[in-house]
Amino acid sequence: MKQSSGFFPTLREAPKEAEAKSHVLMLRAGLIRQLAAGLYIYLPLGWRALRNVEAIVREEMDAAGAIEVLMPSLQPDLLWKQSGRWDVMGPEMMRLQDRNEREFVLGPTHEEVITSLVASEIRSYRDLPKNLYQIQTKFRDEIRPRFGVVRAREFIMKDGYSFDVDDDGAGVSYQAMYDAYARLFHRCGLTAMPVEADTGVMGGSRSHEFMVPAEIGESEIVSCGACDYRANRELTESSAPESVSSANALPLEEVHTPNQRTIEEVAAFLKVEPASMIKTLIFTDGEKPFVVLMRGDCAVNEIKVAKAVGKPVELASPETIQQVTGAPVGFAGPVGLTGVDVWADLSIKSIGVGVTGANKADYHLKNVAIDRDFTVDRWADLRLAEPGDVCPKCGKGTLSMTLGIEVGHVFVLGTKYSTALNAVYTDEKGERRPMVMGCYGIGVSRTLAAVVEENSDDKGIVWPVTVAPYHVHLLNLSPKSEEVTKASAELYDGLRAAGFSVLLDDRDERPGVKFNDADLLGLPYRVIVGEKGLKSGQIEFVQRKSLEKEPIAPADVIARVKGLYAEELSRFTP
RNA sequence: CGGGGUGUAGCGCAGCCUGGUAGCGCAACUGCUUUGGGAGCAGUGGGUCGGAGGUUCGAAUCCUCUCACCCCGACCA
Repeated sequence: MKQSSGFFPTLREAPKEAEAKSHVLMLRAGLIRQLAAGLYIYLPLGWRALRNVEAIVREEMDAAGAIEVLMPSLQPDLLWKQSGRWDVMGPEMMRLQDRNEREFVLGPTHEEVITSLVASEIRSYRDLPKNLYQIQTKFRDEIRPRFGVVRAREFIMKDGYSFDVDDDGAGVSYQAMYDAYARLFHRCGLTAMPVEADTGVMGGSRSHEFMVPAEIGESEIVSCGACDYRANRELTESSAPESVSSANALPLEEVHTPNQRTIEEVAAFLKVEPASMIKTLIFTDGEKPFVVLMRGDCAVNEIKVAKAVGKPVELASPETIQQVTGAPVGFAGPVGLTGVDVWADLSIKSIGVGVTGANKADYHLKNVAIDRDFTVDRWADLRLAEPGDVCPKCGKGTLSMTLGIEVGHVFVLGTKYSTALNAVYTDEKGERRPMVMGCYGIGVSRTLAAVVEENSDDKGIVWPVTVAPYHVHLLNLSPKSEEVTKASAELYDGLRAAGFSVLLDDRDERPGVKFNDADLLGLPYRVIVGEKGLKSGQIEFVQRKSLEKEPIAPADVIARVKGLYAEELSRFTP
């Protein structure tokens, strides 16, 4: 492709709306342009790179036995009402009506559609297992679109769904996808690490997220320094601390704590450690409020709470808190609370005798003893893991935390959707049973952003050969010179005949402009044809990675590119 | 949804406080020179100052409303 006749707009300065490295580079290099918040146009370079990612995904999915289909983005309300998610999904799901006021959804995902398809087409164990996938546009009205294509409202996703006869079969399907994901992210030039992940309130037994470490990552990954434990912080377990006896507690004492509301304020005011305070949080599960007790120096993991309760939960409003505790926010405590369930984190057992709110404005209680002064209805691990915690798996190492971009998620779903949408089969004995499902997602457009995020330097993108929109950037430094143009054309044809995609910079621009644009675009191999060198039969070859220039004879260019390409490709192929 | 910020030429910005009819750099266009790391000189074109309403003789500037985009938060009592 000739740069002069294509559509390759570059930006000299970074647009002010972009902050993330990948966002800035994708805008500047002319991969994308923003249409509105969370909506992006893919320009030719971005679209080519995106299609390369898609091709890798397809190859690996097909190789793993998955079958490609394409489902509509627009979906009827009925399926969502059947699965129960019409009500669960909330405003994140884009809803609209047709001219007859029938309700539709712009699909945020496709479990409902695929399950109804399979339900109507597959009836026998003989037809199972099946693994179907698609690469398609998804819509989610994100609470806050961010970082360009990393969190968009319309984005491209590979979503796959497996249907098996039983849990064992689902495990096999799951593992095949897990392995395919590891291969395919590696091929994209990403260090994507699988991390144990939350299966959500919906249930499901196994789940891993594939995370690319990045500054702008929105997920917190916890990993052990001593063993191979890696997990999303959301689901990292906390081991129970040792219990401390409260047998010798002094009598309960009310203390005046005017305007001291937070743990820090009260701890400082009463000169006690936050670790000896009982933090009292009022949650609601949508129907009724309940209480969660947490040691003052620890944070509550809301996901763990939701799992323990079995429903989505949120912190209660100040009004509800007033109702439950009889006091304004900041003075809640478990002593004397009635009519609500009291959950307590295991860490509470290590307090023994503590300090907590008195359920009365501007008062706290000292010498609070567990069992003597209040009772706990249920104990559970509800604590948010912190860096420095002891590893819950090996018990030896300590945990550290990094941020990651979630590029893929594999999931054993179980029978939730097959039951709701009647995807059942008849087994060998003639019994009807629900299929056991798995689902497997890849944020394809986000993966592209992750590739840029991970592969760049201060001058621009440094594409891995597998995803690069073109293999070779051929710079004709003197388009007005017949010899240079002729030599460039020959190289262009030769490289293409050898199977490489080539971007030919034939623009009437100064060399400096071309060099800077080439650095920005970041194509792996650069061939520079200039007037001076050509006179002595020499041109120049540059690898984008190193930016080191090597003189080369035109006749040797193809062999050089071939050699490097083969070498590099082998590095990206597991 | 809450808080903060920004909207002025294609891009990046100044002007706003203290009202007087819009400017800088880059880009674009023309000419000449230049041609291996974002050229020089000379010239040209381009702006509903996000939108609506108001105050005023007069509004980019002050006031009200509104829209868009960005950032932080939407979990700790």
